[in-house]
Amino acid sequence: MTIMPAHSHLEDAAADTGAAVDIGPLSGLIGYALRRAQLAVLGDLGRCFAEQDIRPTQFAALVVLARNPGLRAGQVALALGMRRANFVPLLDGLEARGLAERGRAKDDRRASALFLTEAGAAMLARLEPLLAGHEAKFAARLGPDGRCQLMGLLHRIGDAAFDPG
Amino acid sequence: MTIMPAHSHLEDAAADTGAAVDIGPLSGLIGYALRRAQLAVLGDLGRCFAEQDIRPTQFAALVVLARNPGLRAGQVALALGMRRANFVPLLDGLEARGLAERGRAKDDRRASALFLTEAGAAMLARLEPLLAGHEAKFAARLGPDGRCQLMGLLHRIGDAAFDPG
DNA sequence: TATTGTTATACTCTATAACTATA
DNA sequence: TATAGTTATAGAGTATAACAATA
Repeated sequence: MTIMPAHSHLEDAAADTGAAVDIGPLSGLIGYALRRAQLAVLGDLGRCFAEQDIRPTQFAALVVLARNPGLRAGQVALALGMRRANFVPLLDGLEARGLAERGRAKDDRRASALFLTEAGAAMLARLEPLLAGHEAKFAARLGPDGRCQLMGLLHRIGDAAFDPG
Repeated sequence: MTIMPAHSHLEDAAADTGAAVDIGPLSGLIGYALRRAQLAVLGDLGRCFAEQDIRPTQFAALVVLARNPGLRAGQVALALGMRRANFVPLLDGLEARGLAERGRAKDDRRASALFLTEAGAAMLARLEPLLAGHEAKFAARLGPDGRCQLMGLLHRIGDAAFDPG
């Protein structure tokens, strides 16, 4: 893979006005392709959830709370791949809208015990068809086999532990 | 795909202290897998380029300038998928370090003509082996066939046009 | 009037350090 | 002393609006 242009002489440079831009080796990089794909998918999910005023990360937090009632805030943050400090305003927003609530753990009075409210569960129920539509959109582009292959390949990449502290 | 937990009764909630967190349907979502993979790859590229104090986006700009000498700023920004306004500080940083330079187009005195300096070309030459090492790391996890499959699948997702304006 | 580069600004996401109250 | 949640803050990334020079 060569990065430098075929003609390195700046004197014969053309403004390339109107012509397509040559991105060179970028198009062959895994990270570049990942970035483009992730922008497309995350942007679409954001638009699908916009009618409920829910961001993808908020949705992920609601799902984790639904599946793990009473979980500590730090555990949720870890599961979402974010710092404990950055989870605070996210949870503040969910609690202010009555979608989640903060309790206190019985055995450890420092720790919190987070729960989804009924409104939060209802929100998840409204998000479910929106999520299904979003997912189906991209599954259709990939085909059943393609989607399965992609998930396996992405897991091989992403399963390299990343510890946000 | 069901989002709600099997047991919705908050009364029998367990703190799950120590146990693995159940992320439910998130693990099956294309967007979630993409996010994890992209964090792993982009983070690794950032660490590989850290010794040269170059960020992935700066690298991409250098590559585009190398392959398209004399290109306008707005064209570079478009190729990088960012707004013209946000490209200004990025280019400022490259110019301040002597890696790129701003010229003026001959035919249109509003437009700029951007060039890589010799120092910029030397920087790209130093980055090339770092990039190769990074790319090989993930290619090894995927295998030749896996890497080829992944690139094709990611292009099928990311080729949905996104216009940053 | 429209466009190029630019400035200013704001909002999100992310990262670090330090505080509090518990343990 | 160590930990959980929190606060404050700073840095990137990204968004819009508007301005001066030029077309």
